[in-house]
Amino acid sequence: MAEATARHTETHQRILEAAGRLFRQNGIDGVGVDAVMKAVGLTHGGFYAHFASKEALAAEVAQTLLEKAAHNWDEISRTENGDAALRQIVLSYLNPEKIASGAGCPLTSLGPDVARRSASRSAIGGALSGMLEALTRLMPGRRRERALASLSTMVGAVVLARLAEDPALSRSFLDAAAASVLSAEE
Amino acid sequence: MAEATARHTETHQRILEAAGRLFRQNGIDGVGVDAVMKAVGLTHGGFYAHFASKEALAAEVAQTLLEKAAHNWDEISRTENGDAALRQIVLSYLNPEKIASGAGCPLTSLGPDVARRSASRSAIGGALSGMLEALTRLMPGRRRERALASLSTMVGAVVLARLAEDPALSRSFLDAAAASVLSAEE
DNA sequence: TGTACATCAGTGAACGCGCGTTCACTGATGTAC
DNA sequence: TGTACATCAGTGAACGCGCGTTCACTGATGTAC
Repeated sequence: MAEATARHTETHQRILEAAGRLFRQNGIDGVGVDAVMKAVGLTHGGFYAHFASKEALAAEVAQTLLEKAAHNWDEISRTENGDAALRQIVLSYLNPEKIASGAGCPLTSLGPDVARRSASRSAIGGALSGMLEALTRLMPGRRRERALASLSTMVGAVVLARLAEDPALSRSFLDAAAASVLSAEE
Repeated sequence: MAEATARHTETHQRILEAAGRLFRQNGIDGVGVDAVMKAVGLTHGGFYAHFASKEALAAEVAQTLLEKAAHNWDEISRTENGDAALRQIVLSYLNPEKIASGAGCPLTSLGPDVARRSASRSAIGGALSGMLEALTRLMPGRRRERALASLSTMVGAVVLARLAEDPALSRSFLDAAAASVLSAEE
């Protein structure tokens, strides 16, 4: 059973990863259970051995992705010195290639979607707080208000960068956001 | 025909308004043509006398809503004096009741959705530029970079306010964003 | 070491349902004479 | 002013399709003796 469980867990993870990629690219409603399982190399029937429903998958995907981000920020905020850590977080978050690849922060690709799904919304609460704590630690004077505003700026910039058809305008949003968040290191 | 056309146009507008409300509340994929027409008090079959497809409706809704916002900002930026105008725009944008009612800026409720639909994305280009121009006019030194960052902050704050389950945290995002955008009036 | 059995991840056909779209039709409104 | 006709917004049944979910089954893996 140890082997069986290990395999089950591994498939569960692969489903989460595939769904994380596809959901961010095409939206939760834009991807069927069928497509997720096909991406994993399995048939759709087996899905329900791993998740109770598509809603449950969406919630777990949102939670997993955001917790990974929170954990990442937390690590960076502890290992690097303050200014370098903030720089690294902000520039990685606003990296144009990362955004184009669909690997960016789920808040920017799934935010409104997750906000409408109560299960998903509840699931990300802890990770959202974690991201804010890590950010606060890096702000001048550790001011939480600045962390709230900075996260807002970063999330909004990525949303807007994806909306702008003109690549130059798209870049402008990202550059302006990075400058805004990083500039006020008094 | 004058009468008939007038009626046709009026129904068209009512469909746009109903869809604008419903799409922002439940997402574009979360609302069927059936539900939109029912909200208008008509049956779904008549929809195609007004729009070529649901995609076309989505694009026109996004465009109309955003153009309304752009026009509104433009007017405010011309009639009020600079600081008062910016205050009015920002506080209205970040107003908690407005956001909860689903009447908020479509960028925050439909952003990622619109970004994935090329017709919708193209349709909002002009209005997005218009909003940026109005904002730039109100920024200290008319710095466009500040307008880009400010719009990012406002959009992100509303997205995050909707994601936060805790009402206090939700308010914190809005307050911090308002303070951030309005503070730097050098 | 080998055989019989149990477990369980994954298969694939089937289901009901809701969606976007089509279309023949209705009935109210406006026009022509 | 009244009658016959044309126009066209809206109706509602019907369609095909894809989706989320279920379920009886398969076949590979691990265990018991």
